[in-house]
Amino acid sequence: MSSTDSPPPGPSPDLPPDLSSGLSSGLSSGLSSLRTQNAARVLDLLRTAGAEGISRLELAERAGLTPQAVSKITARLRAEGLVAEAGRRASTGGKPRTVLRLVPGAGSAVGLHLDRDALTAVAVDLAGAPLAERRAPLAFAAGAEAVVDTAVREVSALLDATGVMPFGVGVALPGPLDHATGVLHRVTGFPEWDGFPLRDVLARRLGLPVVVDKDTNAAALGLALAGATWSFAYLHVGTGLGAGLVLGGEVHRGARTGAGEFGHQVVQLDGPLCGCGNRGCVEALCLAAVAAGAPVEAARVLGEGAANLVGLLDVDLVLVGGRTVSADPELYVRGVDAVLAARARRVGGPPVEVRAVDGDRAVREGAVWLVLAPLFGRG
Amino acid sequence: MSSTDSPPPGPSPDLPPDLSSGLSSGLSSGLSSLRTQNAARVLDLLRTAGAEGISRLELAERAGLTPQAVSKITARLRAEGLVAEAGRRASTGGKPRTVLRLVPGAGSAVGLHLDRDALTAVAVDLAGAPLAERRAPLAFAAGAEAVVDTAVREVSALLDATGVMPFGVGVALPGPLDHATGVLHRVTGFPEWDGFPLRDVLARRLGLPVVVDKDTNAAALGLALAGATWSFAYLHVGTGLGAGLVLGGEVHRGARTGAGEFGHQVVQLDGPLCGCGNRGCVEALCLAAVAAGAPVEAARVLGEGAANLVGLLDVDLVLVGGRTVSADPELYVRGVDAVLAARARRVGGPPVEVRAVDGDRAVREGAVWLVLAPLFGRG
DNA sequence: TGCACTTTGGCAACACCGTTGCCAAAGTGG
DNA sequence: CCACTTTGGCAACGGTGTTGCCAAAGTGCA
Repeated sequence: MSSTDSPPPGPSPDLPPDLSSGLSSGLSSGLSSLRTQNAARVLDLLRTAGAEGISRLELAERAGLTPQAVSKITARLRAEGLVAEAGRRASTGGKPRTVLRLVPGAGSAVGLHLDRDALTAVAVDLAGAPLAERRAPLAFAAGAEAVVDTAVREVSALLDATGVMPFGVGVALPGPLDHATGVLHRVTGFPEWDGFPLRDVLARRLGLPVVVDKDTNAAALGLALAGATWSFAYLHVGTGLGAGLVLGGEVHRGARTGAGEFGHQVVQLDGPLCGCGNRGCVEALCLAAVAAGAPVEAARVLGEGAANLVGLLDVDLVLVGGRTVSADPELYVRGVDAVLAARARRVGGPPVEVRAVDGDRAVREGAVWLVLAPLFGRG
Repeated sequence: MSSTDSPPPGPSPDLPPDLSSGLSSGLSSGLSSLRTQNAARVLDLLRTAGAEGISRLELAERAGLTPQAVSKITARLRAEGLVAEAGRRASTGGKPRTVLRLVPGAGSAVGLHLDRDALTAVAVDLAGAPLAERRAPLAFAAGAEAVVDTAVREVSALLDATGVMPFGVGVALPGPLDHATGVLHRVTGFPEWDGFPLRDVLARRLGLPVVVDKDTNAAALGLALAGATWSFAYLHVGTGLGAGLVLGGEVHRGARTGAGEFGHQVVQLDGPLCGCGNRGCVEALCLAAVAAGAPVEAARVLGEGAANLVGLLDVDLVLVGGRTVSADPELYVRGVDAVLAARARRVGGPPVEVRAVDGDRAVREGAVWLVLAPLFGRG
């Protein structure tokens, strides 16, 4: 199933996966070896193996294919230059296994994190390893054109510096937007952004395919591909409070790609007014506690919201991050964990793991996977 | 993606879909024509078309296949007896289209709804149309063996009456359970059920494949296959309050198949104590309002919970049902809709549709799809 | 009535992918 | 040095969807 819940899956599932599902056209040319899902799966296993590499037989076992199929697939991938042989394992009484490795230099992508006050652009290779990075101040309030100008300038400078021709640019930014069309919605406090077709404008200005998504989704995607787990939620506590959901290994964006509105979950009926117009939102209560210097209470409120989410979706793992969490990660992990553990004891069943992550880094590095993930069948 | 979030998808996605994913083995024999996903998709389109039937060219268009592929697939399905020709369309200037139709009598399944005080067993044909039905009183408190005895007796009587040999038995029942293993968890108030391997016990006693699931999931599955939408939530308000989630066309059961715990979502921090040990659960507040004769307040609380869910998951549609809702469906639809509409106005974007459904009927008829859905690639 | 035209759908050949059978290559150990 | 193990490529095969071609079955105008 595609990551966005598109109504009728037009082409049959076993037709060649179309790379244009999330990107503009013009990318699939020259990468014909990714035609089948199995090739993408093998490539993903090679990515996961990293610099250590992985043998054909291990690939076969993990992909559920015969060794001969893997030989054929990897032969095509080697012909494309995406994969290379890299030494041998020690023998176990017979011919030693040849180790295969993803060729990181075979491709690259750019990740762009647009935050309210700063821009970060990073160029990475096919394995996601950073090649170069640039930061610049940004003013959302200055309007769309100014932000686009800055973004184009920084990305161009980055590409000039690295000399690579990336597959595309993944853009992560806060606030509601339509992932499928790349159009922004009402960003709270910045009404002039409503309806701005960021994806198409950037794509035209840069001459590259562009994918935009919420920062929380980008972070969740990156964490999923870094191997977090099959099913988890990433809670981002920054200037706002949002969630990125990974369900069944894929980012869940919902019918209108608006999923993840965790912060405006009501946990206090008729509670204090929130900026969104609701009363008793998790975000209002949590951030008010932070502002009042009561982080323990903030963590408890966050935990109650997380417990609601865990009960509803039954995820394996809850990750917390963002500027607020970074101030005292242990405190938030303990606070959320306490609420989840208490509920798990009552409901029965194993407790859900809670961990803190560097939120800004997750967003920054996650943005590039908006472009690269489809190559590995994780689009 | 499979409906349960199983960690690493062992076999490759384009291997023949294994019917045993949800059922015991022994079912796939004799149905070799369902090997590929495309055949299952074509069969599902034929099912959706119902008695009116559908032409090969329409199938090709909707399945994203060439007409010739559909000809081959339907030829195999006709050879298996699952599909038959059924008349012709009016000509549009050439050879008239031959209409194909699912043969309902080509198979059957049994749905079993175990409620706290009553049992309903229904036998249906391949299209889901009821063939026969039986009801019997039931006492969960009498223990597992007595309930199993009753279930076996009723299902046997049903099969004797209809004379069919069903593919299997789908069992829907309240309370937490493990869908993957078919083992019950702590049913609130009935501790002796904890750990009871209902699926395997029933399968052995009946000599048939058995699938068990929560009543809310069964209802959601049935509603999804009846064409509700691609992404919706079914909220069941009965003796408890639970949800069945359909995300991207598939029932979301979560990592440990425990998803859908909607009722014990906290919406009133430090609120009144709930039977689960939490404070301020939607279920406690909602049902207390019902008991106090304040259904408007109950609907508002339900709506707040639904709004939290919609924000988090971005579903298209919210369906409400169950005994409490049946008492005054319009009131609950209006109440939930009011809360969702208010939030949609603030957030922007189109409002979410709210509808009432006959909950008991949805569960009863949904149970059979636990068995039949895999045949149509919707497992 | 007859013939040109349109539309449907089957047959045959083909391309693609993964599988099975077989065997060469490259090690270890007695 | 030889038997044995393990890896992995080559060739043939089976299954599936596609393309090219053509027969079947209608409509509509002369």
